[in-house]
Amino acid sequence: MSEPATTPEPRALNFIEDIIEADRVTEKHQGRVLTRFPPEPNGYLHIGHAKSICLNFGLGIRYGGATNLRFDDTNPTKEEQEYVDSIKADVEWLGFAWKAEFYASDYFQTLYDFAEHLIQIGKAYVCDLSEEQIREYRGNFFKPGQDSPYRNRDAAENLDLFRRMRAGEFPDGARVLRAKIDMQSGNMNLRDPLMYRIRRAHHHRTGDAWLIYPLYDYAHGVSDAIEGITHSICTLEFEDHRPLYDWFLAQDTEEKFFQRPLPRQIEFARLNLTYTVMSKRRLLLLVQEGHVQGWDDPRMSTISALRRRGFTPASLRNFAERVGVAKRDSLTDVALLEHAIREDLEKTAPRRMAVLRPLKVVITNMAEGETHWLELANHPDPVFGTRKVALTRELWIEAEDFMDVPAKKWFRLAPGAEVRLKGACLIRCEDVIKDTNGQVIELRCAWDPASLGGDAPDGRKVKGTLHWVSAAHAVEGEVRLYDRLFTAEDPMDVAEGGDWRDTLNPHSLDVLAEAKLEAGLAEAQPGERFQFERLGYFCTDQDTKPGAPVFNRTVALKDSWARAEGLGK
RNA sequence: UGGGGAGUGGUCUAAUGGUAGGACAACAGAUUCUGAUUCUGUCAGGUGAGGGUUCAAAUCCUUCCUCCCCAACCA
Repeated sequence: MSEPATTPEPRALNFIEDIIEADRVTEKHQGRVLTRFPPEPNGYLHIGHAKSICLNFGLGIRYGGATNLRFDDTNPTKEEQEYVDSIKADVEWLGFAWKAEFYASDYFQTLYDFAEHLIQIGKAYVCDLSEEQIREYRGNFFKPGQDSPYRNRDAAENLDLFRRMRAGEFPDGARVLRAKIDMQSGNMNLRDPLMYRIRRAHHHRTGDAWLIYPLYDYAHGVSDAIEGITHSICTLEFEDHRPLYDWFLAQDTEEKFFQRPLPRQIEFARLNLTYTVMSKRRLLLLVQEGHVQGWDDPRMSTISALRRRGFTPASLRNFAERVGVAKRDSLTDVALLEHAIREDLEKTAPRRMAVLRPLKVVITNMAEGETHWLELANHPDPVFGTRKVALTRELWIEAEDFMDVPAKKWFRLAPGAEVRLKGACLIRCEDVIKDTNGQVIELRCAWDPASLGGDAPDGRKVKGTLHWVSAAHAVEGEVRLYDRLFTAEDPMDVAEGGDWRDTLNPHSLDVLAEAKLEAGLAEAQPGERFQFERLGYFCTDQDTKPGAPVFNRTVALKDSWARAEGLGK
């Protein structure tokens, strides 16, 4: 686990905390708070899950309680151990420790026993209708359902049939177990919902022990109740499942199956972020259709992608804290996420110099072979120490730091202009070398030796400071710049006949294969984070090889010059 | 023609009958060997609309409008 999450800063309580505090006043749970994070292991977690993780574990921490990690593995055809492993890694990386690791499949026997109990008290029955017939009998929003012809089988027959379902006497799909509630209900979830289906599938944990598997609505609440969860937090779309959640638990008429008080389901609005999509299904399509290179492609909104991109657990936790928790649908500006990571990395990332698009500078009044070793600060905060960087006659600077015909208020390099090389000296541009196409290929500059390591003795000031790398010492590396994956704020909000993939940003990845990096960066380890001076925050990618470093840009620095320029000011 | 939710500056979120506050974004200035950071200031909502109750309404009542979710043997 990375840095563990701690009790958050004081702030106004959200509505879930209000509920918990009210429960504490009435001593409903004797002060106990136990939440759970219940992922289905059928895909990778994304930043929306991160919000839910921070919420659930955060409540446990805040109220001196705990949180269980429970895999909702009731559908063996979709679930895999690979996902279990990645989910655990993600939760740990975010800085949270679960009290216990459970699986819905741990409760298959109890779930089965409770189902028999429901049959015995006349609240569940085996239905022989086909899948299609069940749908027809269910009606729709405007048409009430009609009772299944099998609805009034007696308990003994139901029990016999259910046991034979379990024993494998019927083919897949032949029969289901249904709760007997109300086929007329306006809430479709209450029209005799399915509890069990027959499915001969290999389960990632129970193997071939079971031929029948419970469905979510039945398994989830029961699992919560078995564990003694106090507050069961989920997203808004489960709001009209709540009556069903409560109904199942209320069937423990003799209070033999669950401890009291029963858990309470509370729903909050899921996270949406501008310029991205947030569903496992669409994320999977992005991977399958090759729009990105994998689940952890740094452009993705998965936790593994954000990690690879260079986000820190603390920044994600702070982000989750700031977006808040409420019940209204919202679309959070990705700028808030970017703020959270800049805020963290500004304080923690060592500074380095890297030139992404190199332009050669020759210091004409410096001898060949002349080398000045400079002591550069690793960070504005002196506790980060210093490092040695070489200054020589031939340098690389950022191509965009030179303008042949300078714009208004331009205070970087231009013909005749003087600028500071960060941590080194002042140089003045004396000559501009161009190729036959008129492209600037080299700058001839003169340095002021008296300014070495500081200011010019005559006190003259320069406005511009550039980052630079000694050509003789630079290592070459690959730098991957990422932009938003979609060009639309809400990719789902497409015009009639359009598709969310229409708004994919064709320029979301820009690979700079010949960046010039200061020598020390050759030893950067995967996962190490830096600020490249004046450019942004970067994280060493796992593709890094000895002598061939690869960096991902986590986020650019704020750039008021680029902004002003873009606005034509 | 059903059921369940939600509407507060551009975005997210607070206020629990008593001055509509915070964060992000934006804008301006100061500082700065990162056009970063930091600091200061500004901007901007009368709370979806109408009606009502009240000394007082985002909060209570009422009518209406808009948006989201639900008709998988998915979760």
